[in-house]
Amino acid sequence: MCEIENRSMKDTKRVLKENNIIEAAEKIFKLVGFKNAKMEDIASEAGITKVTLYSYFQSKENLYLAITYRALQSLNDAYYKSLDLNKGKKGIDSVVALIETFMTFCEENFLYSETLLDYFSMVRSTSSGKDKTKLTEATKESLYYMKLQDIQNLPFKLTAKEIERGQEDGSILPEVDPIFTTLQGWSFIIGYTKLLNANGSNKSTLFNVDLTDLKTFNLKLARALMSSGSTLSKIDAMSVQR
Amino acid sequence: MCEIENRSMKDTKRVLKENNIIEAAEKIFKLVGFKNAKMEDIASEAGITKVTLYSYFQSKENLYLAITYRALQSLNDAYYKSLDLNKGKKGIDSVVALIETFMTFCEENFLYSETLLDYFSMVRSTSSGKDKTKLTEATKESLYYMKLQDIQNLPFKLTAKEIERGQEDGSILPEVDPIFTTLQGWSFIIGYTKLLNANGSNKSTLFNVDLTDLKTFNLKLARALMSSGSTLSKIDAMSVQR
Amino acid sequence: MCEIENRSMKDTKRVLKENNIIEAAEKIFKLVGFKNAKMEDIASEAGITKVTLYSYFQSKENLYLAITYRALQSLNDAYYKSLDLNKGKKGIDSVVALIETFMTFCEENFLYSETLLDYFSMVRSTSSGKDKTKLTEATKESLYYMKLQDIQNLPFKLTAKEIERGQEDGSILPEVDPIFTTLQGWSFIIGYTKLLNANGSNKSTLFNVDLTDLKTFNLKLARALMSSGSTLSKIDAMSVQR
Amino acid sequence: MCEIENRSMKDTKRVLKENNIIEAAEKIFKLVGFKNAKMEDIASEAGITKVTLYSYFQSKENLYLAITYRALQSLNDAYYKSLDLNKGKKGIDSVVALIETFMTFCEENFLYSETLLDYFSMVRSTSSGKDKTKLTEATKESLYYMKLQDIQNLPFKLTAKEIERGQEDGSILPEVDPIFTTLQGWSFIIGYTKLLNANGSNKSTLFNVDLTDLKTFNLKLARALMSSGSTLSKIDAMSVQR
DNA sequence: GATGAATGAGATTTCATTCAT
DNA sequence: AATGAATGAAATCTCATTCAT
Repeated sequence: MCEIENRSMKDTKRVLKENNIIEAAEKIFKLVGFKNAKMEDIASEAGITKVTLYSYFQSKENLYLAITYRALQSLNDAYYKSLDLNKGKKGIDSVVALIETFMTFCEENFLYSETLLDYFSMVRSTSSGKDKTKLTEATKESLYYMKLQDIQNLPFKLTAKEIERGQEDGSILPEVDPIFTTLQGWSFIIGYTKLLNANGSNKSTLFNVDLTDLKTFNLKLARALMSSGSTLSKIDAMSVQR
Repeated sequence: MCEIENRSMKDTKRVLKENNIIEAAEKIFKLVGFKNAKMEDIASEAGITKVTLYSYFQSKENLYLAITYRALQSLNDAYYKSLDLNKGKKGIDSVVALIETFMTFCEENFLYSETLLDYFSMVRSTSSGKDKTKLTEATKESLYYMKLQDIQNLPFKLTAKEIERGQEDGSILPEVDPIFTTLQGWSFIIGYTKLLNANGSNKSTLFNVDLTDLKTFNLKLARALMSSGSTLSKIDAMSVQR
Repeated sequence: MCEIENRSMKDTKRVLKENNIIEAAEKIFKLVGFKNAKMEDIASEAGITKVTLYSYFQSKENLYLAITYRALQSLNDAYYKSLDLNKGKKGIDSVVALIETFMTFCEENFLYSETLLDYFSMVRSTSSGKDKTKLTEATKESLYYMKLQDIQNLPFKLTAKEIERGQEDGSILPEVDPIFTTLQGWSFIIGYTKLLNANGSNKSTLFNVDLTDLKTFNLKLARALMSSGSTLSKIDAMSVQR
Repeated sequence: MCEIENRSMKDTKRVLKENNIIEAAEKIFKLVGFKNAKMEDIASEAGITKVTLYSYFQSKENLYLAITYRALQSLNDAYYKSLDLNKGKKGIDSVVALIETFMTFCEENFLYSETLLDYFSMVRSTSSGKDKTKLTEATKESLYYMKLQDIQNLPFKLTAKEIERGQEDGSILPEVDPIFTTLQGWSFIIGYTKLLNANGSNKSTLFNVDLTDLKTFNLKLARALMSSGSTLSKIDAMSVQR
């Protein structure tokens, strides 16, 4: 009993410390970018030594993966919160809320959004046969990489499920393909985010266009594409249906 | 005269060699990614030594910029070709063709698409005050960086102009904002491309969804959003108009 | 009383554990050498943790000194046993027996012989002014270092005394200088031992020479050099006499 | 032709630089000992960077081996010089001179003598089947280790040959076994050297014994053991003959 | 006193980049 | 402009030793 308590206490401690380190790393990465960040600086920001840092994260890349995992977890949390907030509403509202959640998430967490995009660019090398070189063995064996693989499809699945709920409650057209539409939603999100990031981190206008408008537009578009009340749905029925 | 000929011959030679190097670099970058690529390997792939490589490109980043420049040039060429092909058609057709051109370009040139996205992510650091560390002075002063700045908005401008032509010939709604819509088009393109890249480099389906469908859908959507025949345009008029 | 018993019980326990550790250390040192031996491995060989190991021996060097002390004690024991065995015989016989004892000791205990040689190399740094760096203050203050200093000259003294006994009983030439001759004897022993060690640990021949012959030869030579019956003693009298 | 010259010039340069580094290392090792010597310090003593240092010597141990090789070369040089000096004299004189040469060499080069002794202690692990652990694979594959193996027996062989010459010119007893006697000579040398080193590096007396006397004595003894004029030779003939 | 985690010091490696010839 | 060697900065690793509990 005492044993178990002890163990869990230690685990908790380790997790706390890990979080502490990750936060320090996030701070530094945000400040100077991944490449310019020195492990030494991250360590001292976390109030530990380089060696201790290495005992928690086997490499700089690994630390980055840990942040990526956090980003994905954080996104998932936001998704669950959004789902909870909209469980009383129609499916369509919840789905649009999910998309907005993701967009807002990316707006508010530049590092996290970069991180996730990098991650999804990275896995591509793994799923395909070639390009083994882009992903080190070390990376593939890293705990966080495995953890990421376990949850990487979660937001995707949640969205697809919510689309199905919308179809059940009649707020989303039955001919809409949940998976296809989820992907399309992601494509909107990524496009918006990249545009946002391609812009300055603190600027909200690009070529005098207020990017908030772009967001609003995308959300409306998404709603229109799924919503049974929309006339667009009929027009584009053949693509959406598949 | 002899002087001049001599000079121009030397220039030609230099350009040839530069191209040779860039091709070698592209090969290596495609194979192992930017970070894992070693200058040594690029040099030996190009059949020269590291120092010679450096005499052509002052840094690894610079070399990457050179490729980026090539990518942008290549994209621009494709844009001009598309414009030429569609100069007899309505504006809306030409605009959709431009979007398709970009998408196809990204499909066919993974490295180039990454390169362009990176570039646009990079400039953001420059335009914003902070993050001086992410872009070196040296880079900012590099020839390719300046060249890029000169043409970076070209595809953007060409699209906006073509939208205007569409408005003149009546194929595109007058209330559509050319710049906003161009951005929105880019957002579609980027979203599609990233989804493509987040997938395996040689797989064309993600979660059993044929990504070509996504492309088709996006193109139709774009057309619908601008086209005067579409009812969607009315529904979403307020966002599109600005 | 209970206090005292308790204390002595604890002391006994401590001594037992210390021995246990030393044995583990000897095993590891024999296996991989001092430099490659890791405190971790020694600890786990002894069935304890590193920190416990450190509570017994303040440093790796200290542990080595403890082994050295054991080696010297062991050698001294062998000397006493030899003396006892030869107390009925002539001095010369006893002296030669002592030399043989040392040689056999080195043959049978490679680690101990290295240890003793290292120790005598080490003290030199202390006695001489420079090279403070080679011996830490901590080492110099260590218990085993002090213990070693107390007995380091014992085998030397015993030999010298036995030479004197030999001179008294007429078996050793009076003109022989006990101290000089003892040193000379050590030099024979060391030379023989190093030759032995420079060879493979389990090979007994070097360049087809049976090293046992070398031992026998050295012992005969030693006897001849001291023995009054030898004519050599006259020949080399001037050196031996001093 | 120019090629060849060029190559040899570069080789020469490299050798010069290597020597420069070795000298720096010797200086540092002499000053603070092997363990306390920092690669950084050695590099800066040699006027180069750590990385350059590593490009010459793959590890600290390797550098030590290089010094060892130098020591052995240096000893060999001294042997050849001694042989040359004594080529007009009798074999016995030359052999005794060789022994004296070695002793003097050790007296004058503490680091070198330690180095050689360490080396001969080290090889023992290699020649014997067990104890593979004491010698890293890296060490065994090192150039200097191989070079050392090529010349390690040279002084030994030269001595044995000179003993044979002595037997031919009648100055050394025919019943003396050259190899056995050479080994015996080495044992004298090592014993003397260790005694010297076990003493302070700058002290010449141990227990009030002038170590020079020990040297003189050993040399006389060696001469007596081989010389046909000596009566000892008869006495101990059986051992010497084998 | 025992345990697991942390520290400090230095060895070693990896590369982009630069120098000398 | 080409070559081989060198530099500098940081990543990574190894271990003896120490701390906190």
